[in-house]
Amino acid sequence: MAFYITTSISYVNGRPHLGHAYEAIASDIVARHHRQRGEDVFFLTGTDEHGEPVADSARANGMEPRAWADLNAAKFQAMLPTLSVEPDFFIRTTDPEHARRVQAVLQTVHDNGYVYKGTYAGWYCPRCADFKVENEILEGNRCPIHEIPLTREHEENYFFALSAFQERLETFFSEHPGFIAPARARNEAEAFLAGGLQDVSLSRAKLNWGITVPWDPGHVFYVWFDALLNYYTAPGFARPGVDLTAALWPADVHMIGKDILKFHTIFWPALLMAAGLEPPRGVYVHGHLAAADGRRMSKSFGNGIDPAEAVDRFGSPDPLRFYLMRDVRYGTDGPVSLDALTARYESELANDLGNLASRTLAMIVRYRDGQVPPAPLDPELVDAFTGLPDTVAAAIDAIDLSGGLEAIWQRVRRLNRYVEERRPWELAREPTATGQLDSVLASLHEGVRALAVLLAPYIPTSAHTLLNALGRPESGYGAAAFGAGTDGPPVRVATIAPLFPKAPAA
RNA sequence: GGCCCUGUAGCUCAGCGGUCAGAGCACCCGGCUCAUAACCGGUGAGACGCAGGUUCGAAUCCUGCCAGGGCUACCA
Repeated sequence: MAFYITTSISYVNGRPHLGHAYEAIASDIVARHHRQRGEDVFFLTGTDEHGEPVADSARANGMEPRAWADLNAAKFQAMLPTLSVEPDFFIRTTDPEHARRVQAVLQTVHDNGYVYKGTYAGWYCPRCADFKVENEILEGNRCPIHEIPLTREHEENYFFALSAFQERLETFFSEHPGFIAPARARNEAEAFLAGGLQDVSLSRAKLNWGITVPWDPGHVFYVWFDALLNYYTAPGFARPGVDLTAALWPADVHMIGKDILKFHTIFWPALLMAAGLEPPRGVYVHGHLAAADGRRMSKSFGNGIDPAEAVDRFGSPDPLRFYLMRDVRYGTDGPVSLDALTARYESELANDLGNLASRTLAMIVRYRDGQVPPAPLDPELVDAFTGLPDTVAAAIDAIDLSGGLEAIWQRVRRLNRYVEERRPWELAREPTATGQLDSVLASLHEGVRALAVLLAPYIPTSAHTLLNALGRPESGYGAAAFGAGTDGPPVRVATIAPLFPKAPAA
């Protein structure tokens, strides 16, 4: 069974910031979870490289657009492994294969009668050589950058007949209530749709940094159409000599930020319909991370926290991955800071989970010489863990990544409480309690192991270290069941350095 | 201008018509010693933004106001 998930592609107009990392991490977690379930996962990310802002910033940096795009795309691509984000393909919209396929799809849209030539009228700044959007214009129709008067200019343009899809989109929305999540985002899209659709400009004539319109080479496609189509073009050329399109389309999940909701929930399905293609199955909208100063993080504010700093501080991306999914409820906005990350790290990763692992391994070594006793599992823990893998899977299916983590953490706490309740150190002193101690240690080992399997998508490096130390490295979803680890030959554990050491190097 | 979201313990948030309003963190007290001075238990703590209204009953619905944030088709 195929599972195709995408991030939005990053605009190479600047450097990567935590917002990009956030979406990449969330998508990676979902992808890893589905791989655990044995699905044939294809996880796509990449960069969006055409359009005026890129051409402008290239010029400002004294570079050609392509060289500038190469430079920045490399930064985005280089960030992924530092976050343990492992996509199956990294698409660049400057890939020739992408351009070819964009032309083919849009030619079909054209041939199907959804493209017409019209006139785009807007306020134009001769100094910027650029049209300005209505809401960025200063009082008196002046340029927001140069503060000089704008002129009303007209440009011959191709238009996409978006308005022709009003009813089809309404029908699609009502027949696919799960298409947009969470509900808040769906409401917004529906409200927008209800407001009535207008046709949108499909091409630009004044710009050449883009994909050439095949039926009129004097134009390039407007960058958003080029960009959206990445989701569809990538499966066609991600594997040389193999076309995965039939196997992967329609995509299961597009992970996006709320800022680009309309492009993905209105433009995108309409465009696909116009080309005779199926719309994606789901668009999942996450919130924006706010900086510690309360403002939102954004390229244009330049106040983004460098993800590399957060990774370096702890020597692994796991704490950052955990923190982002744990501290901000997925799907809502929330503030993030290095201080809050540190607090979560110490109280939950070090004190709760890391210490639970340490004490479990230490007791097995100390009381049973490292051998996990083949004893019956404690019914109380069996009970506490019943249904947990299903609960976590349901949460992740609903892209409630925080909810999945919360369900797991309730059991982390349960296990720490279990240690106190059973007091293994007392059982160890009583010669008659050998069987009880065996059962407690085996149950603890099994509980920690099951949790490590469930945590693997969130904190892959730490989870695998832990599973290895426990002597049961299997990480498929079947191994997530409490009791699944008691099959097979006796197991020996290894002691390890603290998983999440306190006082990390600053 | 229009539309939308948020405002609940010191902090971050859950609850969204009906047991004394909840969790985590922080604080304080107690317990324990297997463990990364970690863990476990407990106490305290809140006019649920303000003012009206609906209801047998509202943090939960309605109206207005205040404060913060967002969207309004081409910036993530």
